[in-house]
Amino acid sequence: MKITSSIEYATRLMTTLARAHGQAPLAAERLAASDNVPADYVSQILGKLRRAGLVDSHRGSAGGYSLSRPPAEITLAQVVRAVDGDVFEDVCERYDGGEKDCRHQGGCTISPVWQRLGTLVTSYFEGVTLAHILAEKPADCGAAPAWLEKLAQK
Amino acid sequence: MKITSSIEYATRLMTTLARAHGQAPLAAERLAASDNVPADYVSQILGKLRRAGLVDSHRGSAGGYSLSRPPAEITLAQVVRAVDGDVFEDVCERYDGGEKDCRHQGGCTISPVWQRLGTLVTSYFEGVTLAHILAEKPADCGAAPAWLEKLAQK
DNA sequence: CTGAATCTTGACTAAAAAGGTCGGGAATGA
DNA sequence: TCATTCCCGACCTTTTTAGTCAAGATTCAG
Repeated sequence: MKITSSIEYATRLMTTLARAHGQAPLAAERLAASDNVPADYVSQILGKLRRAGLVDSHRGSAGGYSLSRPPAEITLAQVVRAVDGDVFEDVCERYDGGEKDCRHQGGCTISPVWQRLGTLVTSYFEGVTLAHILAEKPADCGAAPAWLEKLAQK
Repeated sequence: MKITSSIEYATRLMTTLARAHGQAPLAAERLAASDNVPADYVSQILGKLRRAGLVDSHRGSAGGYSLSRPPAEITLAQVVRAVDGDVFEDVCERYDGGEKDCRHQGGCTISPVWQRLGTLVTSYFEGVTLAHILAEKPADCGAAPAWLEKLAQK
């Protein structure tokens, strides 16, 4: 079980946009550099975020992306759903052989266990907003290299 | 985010073995049929479970697999680790560019969020034992087809 | 009105992981 | 000694993830 790159990237982008909330929109290229997301990938992710209504976009010379609402009103769950479709996939659905043949030993005593986990994870994501992430005490998982820091300020 | 087939399968197998705890060992082929796990895949999974010390195996005519200890002493976390290596992969590690360049905006306010989730999920898995699964009230996620039920009793 | 900046979209590809198969060999017990 | 069963690693296929690219549509400044 893990966090996919798309989710990680989307979260970085949204966090950066949250930090710039109320200011001028940020261009995709700029975001790519500051968040270290592959340049051609960033627009794909931002596209999903836009279609989900989490960000607004503006074209033209001073265009770019900005949050569609305050950081406190955007949850991680919304971000995850925007890029990955679902926070937690129901296992039973996967083994549905046309007539719900999930085969958890007939009387299925396993699926409640997965379902509870799904609820747990989902409600965790629901409870974290961008505002929370901004307020987070920075953890040290390594300083960014200086050259990148510079690029981001360009 | 989702439960992989291996984990699902391993959990089914362990649950069946838990149900048969104290009785004669069950052959892989039998387990495959009763739990609806691909026959040639089941031994691969059982092998991992054995190497992790969760099940014992016996060769020969009346051989098969059995739990290495009571169902109450085996957690889902152990099962998951046996087949997948880790319950929750740390995101920061993935972006470690030689010197921990995870790039969560320099002062990394995101990784604590993932870490908390990891802790949440892991401790959930730690808290569920096979005994709990056996005691679970069966959920209806579809009856097993009759032909399969028969095959299982063969 | 023109052109540079920027987003928009969808198709494409490469790499990795998941999921599954196969076959030859080694132990065990009847 | 032979049928049964585990053991193990190599192999394959499909799906997902991650990333690239190019042609087109908007917008705004000058």
